[in-house]
Amino acid sequence: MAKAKRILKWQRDPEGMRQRILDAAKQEFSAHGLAGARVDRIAAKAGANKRMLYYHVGNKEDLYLEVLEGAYEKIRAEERTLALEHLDPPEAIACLIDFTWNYFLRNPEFLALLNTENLAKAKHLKRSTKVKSMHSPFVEMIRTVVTRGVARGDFRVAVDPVQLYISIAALAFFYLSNSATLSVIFGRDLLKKDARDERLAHMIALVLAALTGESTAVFGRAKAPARQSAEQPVV
Amino acid sequence: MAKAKRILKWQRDPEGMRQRILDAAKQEFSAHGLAGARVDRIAAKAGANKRMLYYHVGNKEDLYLEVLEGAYEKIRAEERTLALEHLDPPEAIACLIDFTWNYFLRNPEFLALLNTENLAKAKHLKRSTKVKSMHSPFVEMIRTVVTRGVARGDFRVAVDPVQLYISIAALAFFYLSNSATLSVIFGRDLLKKDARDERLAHMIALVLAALTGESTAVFGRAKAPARQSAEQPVV
DNA sequence: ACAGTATTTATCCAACGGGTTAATTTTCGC
DNA sequence: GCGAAAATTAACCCGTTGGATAAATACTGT
Repeated sequence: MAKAKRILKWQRDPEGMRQRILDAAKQEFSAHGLAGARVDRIAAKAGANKRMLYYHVGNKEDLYLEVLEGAYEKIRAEERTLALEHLDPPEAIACLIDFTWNYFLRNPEFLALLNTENLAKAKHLKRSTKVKSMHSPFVEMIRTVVTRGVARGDFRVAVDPVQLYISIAALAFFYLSNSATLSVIFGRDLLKKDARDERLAHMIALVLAALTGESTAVFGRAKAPARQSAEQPVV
Repeated sequence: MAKAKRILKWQRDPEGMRQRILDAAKQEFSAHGLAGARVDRIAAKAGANKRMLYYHVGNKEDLYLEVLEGAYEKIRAEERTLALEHLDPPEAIACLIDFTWNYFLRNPEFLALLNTENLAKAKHLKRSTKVKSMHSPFVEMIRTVVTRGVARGDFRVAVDPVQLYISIAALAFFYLSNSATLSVIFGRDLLKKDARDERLAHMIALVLAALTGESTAVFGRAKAPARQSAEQPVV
């Protein structure tokens, strides 16, 4: 009785389905923003029916908030894996910059989601107790590293850890988030390998030069590939 | 025959109307993004009929591109008014940062529009020969200032002007564009006067410390109000 | 094997939103 | 004054979209 009916109609997999929906939603929201996202496209991408979104998560805004929360959870989790205690303070800062840069590079949807949420004036984030309780470990990491660096004489000055945290994020975020327009303005591809390497080196050099007061020593420690051209600027 | 009819129907004002439409569109697009913007709202805000948008400018995307081009024109025009030639190099850099910061602060729609355009992967900008021909004078300004600063001994190192330009924009842009989410994350208002002053001081100190190698001298020149509290971090 | 529940599918719909059509009013050249 | 062109209005069109309903199908414990 090989009825063409018995060919595997569908299986149940609530958790899998939920995850596929959230993944699809993340793609959609980061590609088109909140208003530009289409519920039908999310369903299609998740290999599901539109009704499933409402069944498993809720309406469009619920879906969006869940995606946003997930994005914060993910970066916070990765941030926590960074161990800087046993590094020299300058190395630790370089490591932090390197991580931030590469995280943003690997997770462009995160940048887009943050921009979308800021367009909404953080309306959804404000309602999320979940995200508000997820503090980045970086501020405290920076605080201890800077204290240690000043004590050891590596750094000349005390820095407000919050300001430095924001500045490091800023240097990486802006470049990557705005790479499309900047590439048009400057008439060259800012995302190609060479340009990316150059940017990472610049960011590390800039911040370490400001902190240590030395510009040469910095480069021996930077994780970015050393530039060999004699003409290349240092910062 | 005092018919209530004769009470001033409407006057013609094509240019005025066009401008009101573009202003309204700028507000709408920067507040809601391209997909979130509503043509009817733009019309209403412009005190016009929806048909007028199509008559005077074109469809939604045409309208959006015109707004974007206008925004670039405006910042480029203001940038050109900045005269740095007769300033000491460190002062010149501080001045540049100060301008950038205050321009972004005064023109939040510009930030939002850039984010919107980057969400669209600069699709519209690529088609705009107008914007592509509008180069920022800042890159060349930075180049000459840095050259001069290195020659005079003010600066220790050569910096790639493009990287520095991007970094300065980044430090200001990210803070302001993301102030909504950052304010939630940090649990305090990043846009209040004190916070803004602190940020400007930090940005100037960071960049000048990296360039000059001195952190104390920097502050005498920064345009931001001097901090008096002994505990305050320097960078 | 069967009842009950969890999960999924197939349609439907009312509101919305960009865009258009056609009529109306003002202005301007002559 | 007058007719044509420019500017403006009101009303409509129709595909899209978020969301809802109800029926079908798979799994679970008993």
